[in-house]
Amino acid sequence: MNDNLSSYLKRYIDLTEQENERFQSFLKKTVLNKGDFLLKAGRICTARYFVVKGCLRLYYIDSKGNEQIIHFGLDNWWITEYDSLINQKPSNIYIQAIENTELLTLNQTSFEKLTLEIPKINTLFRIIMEKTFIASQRRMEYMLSYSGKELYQKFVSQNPQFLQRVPQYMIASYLGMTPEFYSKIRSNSV
Amino acid sequence: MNDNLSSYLKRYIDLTEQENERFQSFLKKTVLNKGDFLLKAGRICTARYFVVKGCLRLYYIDSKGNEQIIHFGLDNWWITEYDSLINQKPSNIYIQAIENTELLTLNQTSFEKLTLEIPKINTLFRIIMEKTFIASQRRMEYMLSYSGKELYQKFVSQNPQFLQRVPQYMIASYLGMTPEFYSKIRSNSV
DNA sequence: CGCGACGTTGATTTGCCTCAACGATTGTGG
DNA sequence: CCACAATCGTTGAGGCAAATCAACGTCGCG
Repeated sequence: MNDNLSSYLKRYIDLTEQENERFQSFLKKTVLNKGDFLLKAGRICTARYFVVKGCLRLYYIDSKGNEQIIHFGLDNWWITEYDSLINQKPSNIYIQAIENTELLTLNQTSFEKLTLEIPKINTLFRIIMEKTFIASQRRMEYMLSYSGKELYQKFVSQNPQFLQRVPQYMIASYLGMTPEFYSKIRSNSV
Repeated sequence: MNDNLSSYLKRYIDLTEQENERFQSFLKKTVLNKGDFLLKAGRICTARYFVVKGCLRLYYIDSKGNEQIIHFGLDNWWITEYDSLINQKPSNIYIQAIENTELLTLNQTSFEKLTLEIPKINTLFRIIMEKTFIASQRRMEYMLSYSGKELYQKFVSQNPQFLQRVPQYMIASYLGMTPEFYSKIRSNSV
């Protein structure tokens, strides 16, 4: 039983003690070292992951060969690649640990059993999905509306914890700019 | 009973005839004229909408005063503004009919009753949410990876039906460019 | 008819990229 | 423990994609 997860769940649905235990009995603890991959392009994603502790990046390689970071996964977030998971098709996405990371894995067959057994779990994952979507839509609005410098300033003020944990070139990629330009923004030369 | 909706539902969940009828009894038919608003910034979004026939645009006004189109809603799509609906907060989004449009409205209190009564409905909306998210993530990848001209070409080949129905300046906005630049791409002068 | 909405075209500007060179730091094998 | 490479960040010069601004053409409609 993981307490982080239990209190996470409480925020969204009411589970009895038995249901909570039953839920968590389907989860498998996974440990990744910095640099390890949870998913590589070409593979089919088979699970949803709850990050207990650590940090992941979700990225793809675009047609020009650049790594584009879409998303970070930190402590107490669920992360997965939905297009591959839902449609059972090869991923174009990589998910990689950028710190030593501890995860709980809920694979798709367990997920399906679980939602039949405890229908409330559907509600949980609907809510997670909604929150994920809202965040993604807000990010899109930011990218469309703000200059590089504005994006940087907003990111820094809203996510100070990242700066300590994530190398600059990854933040640059997440913000949709080159590391060089990111550096120039930081040094105020732009 | 709406047949478009019935066959839409069949694609995602198994409902008995009674459940289908019960579901649809919660829906309210709404008709909008071209130009009418389903939601305006500052209001709280209270429902999910199924577009039976017509076309909507979902957009916001950015800090420079430009309309930025995030999404179109066409026949047989669900549309809503999740951030406002889920978090019950004032929307920064407008949803407007760009053709005369016929909708089915599922308001949030009905939605909540419905999911209690027929838990499978949670699955339905989880799936809709997943599909919406996947589309949004793919769009983000496109915007980050491709030039204006490439975006235009992909859009045209994947959505030829839009060109007949939607004015150019809206497509330009959806693709994240100015109408002037869009026009230059079309005339091949860029 | 005349006005407003929409689209086009050209001149100019600009935000960001590319490329290249060069520090600083980390880690690794001899 | 040092040498060396790899990784990461910085800085500058030059270039390009797309925005801005402005003028003008066209169409549909009150």
